[in-house]
Amino acid sequence: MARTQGSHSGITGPRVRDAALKLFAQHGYAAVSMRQIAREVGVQAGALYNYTPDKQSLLFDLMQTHMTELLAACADMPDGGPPIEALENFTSLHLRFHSERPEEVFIAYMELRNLTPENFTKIEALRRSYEDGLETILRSGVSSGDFEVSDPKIATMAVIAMLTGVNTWFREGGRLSLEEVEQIYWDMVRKAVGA
Amino acid sequence: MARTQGSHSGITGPRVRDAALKLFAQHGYAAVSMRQIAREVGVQAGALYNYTPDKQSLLFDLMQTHMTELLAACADMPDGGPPIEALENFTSLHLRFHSERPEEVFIAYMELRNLTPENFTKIEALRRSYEDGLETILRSGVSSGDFEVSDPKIATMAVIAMLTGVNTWFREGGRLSLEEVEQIYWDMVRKAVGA
DNA sequence: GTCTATATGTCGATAGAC
DNA sequence: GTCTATCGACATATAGAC
Repeated sequence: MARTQGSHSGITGPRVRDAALKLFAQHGYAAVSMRQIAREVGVQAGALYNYTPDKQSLLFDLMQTHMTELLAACADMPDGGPPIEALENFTSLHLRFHSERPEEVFIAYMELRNLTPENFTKIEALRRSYEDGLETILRSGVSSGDFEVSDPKIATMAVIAMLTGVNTWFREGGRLSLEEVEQIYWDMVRKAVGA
Repeated sequence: MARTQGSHSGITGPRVRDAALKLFAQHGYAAVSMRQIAREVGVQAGALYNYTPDKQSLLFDLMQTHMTELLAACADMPDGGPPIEALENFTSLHLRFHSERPEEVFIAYMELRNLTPENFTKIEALRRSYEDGLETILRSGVSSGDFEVSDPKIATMAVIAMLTGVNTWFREGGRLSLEEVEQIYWDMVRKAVGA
């Protein structure tokens, strides 16, 4: 099957996405130019516009894909078990999912203000949906008497902030394995909610 | 005392600082131009260079001042008491200090990568010093048998992340007062470290 | 101390050849 | 699909008049 020389449809697209992911995470959306992204991919700047209508869409797609995959992973969790198991599953999922995608996570938290208002609203809704998942677990644990939480909404924010903070220091091959980190954090989360 | 018309030494300087603080926090360092800062202050762009050698120094000064004031506030804390009191003092100080300075806190966490390597090293050292303060408290509590913490360094990062996360949602005049928030977080911190 | 004007360079995005 | 070339706007920082 002959191909037009220089044609890389289906391969250059993902490379543009990967380059944007890497560079946005490293230097920040506003500090990265389309020319930098093109250089990373190995094409000229003009060629990028075959794969994205503009720079903003590049950012939005990265964030939307990330949040959608996170919510899909949540939906795959077993449910129906006792609240303490649901909370342990949530903790484990959050730590694993986030540690596997440090660049996506970094962008999702740091570049919210560089989204257009319309795009911000969409991403914010996805994030809120994720938080609601944890809040539901905490409320069910309070109802069943398994948890001692005075304010489930605050506890939700506190637990997510604590878990997401792992990304600021955790590196594979460091002092602790991910499994050890999971154990330590689950211990703190469990105690913090009085379980 | 006659003054040269247009001379505002001692007043324009702080206004430049305040404008940079506000705009960097709102849009991000890389996205803010010197012209925007000048417009906010009410002068032309060229006049800014009477108060700062360049844009980078504006950012560095904001972060350095913030971290230095944080460490000074820590140094003013009473010490010598039992670990649980030291931890409660730390929690209270962190929440109050950070809630009073949302813009400085935001910049200190978001703009680290926009510092030159030399400036980054200096700010990083100040941040590390702050973390060491909490770690020392946790270790002393473990030694005295007041805390149950398997890894003081991880617990330090977890507590700071949890507390700093308050800034992402807390607004004065909202559902909860700062005092209520302090109470809820102290309860979670206390339980998380097994005190 | 602030102004206007400018040097020098980069930006996002597009047009048209191949 | 990628290239070169370019438009118009904007960036940081400086020079020199007042």
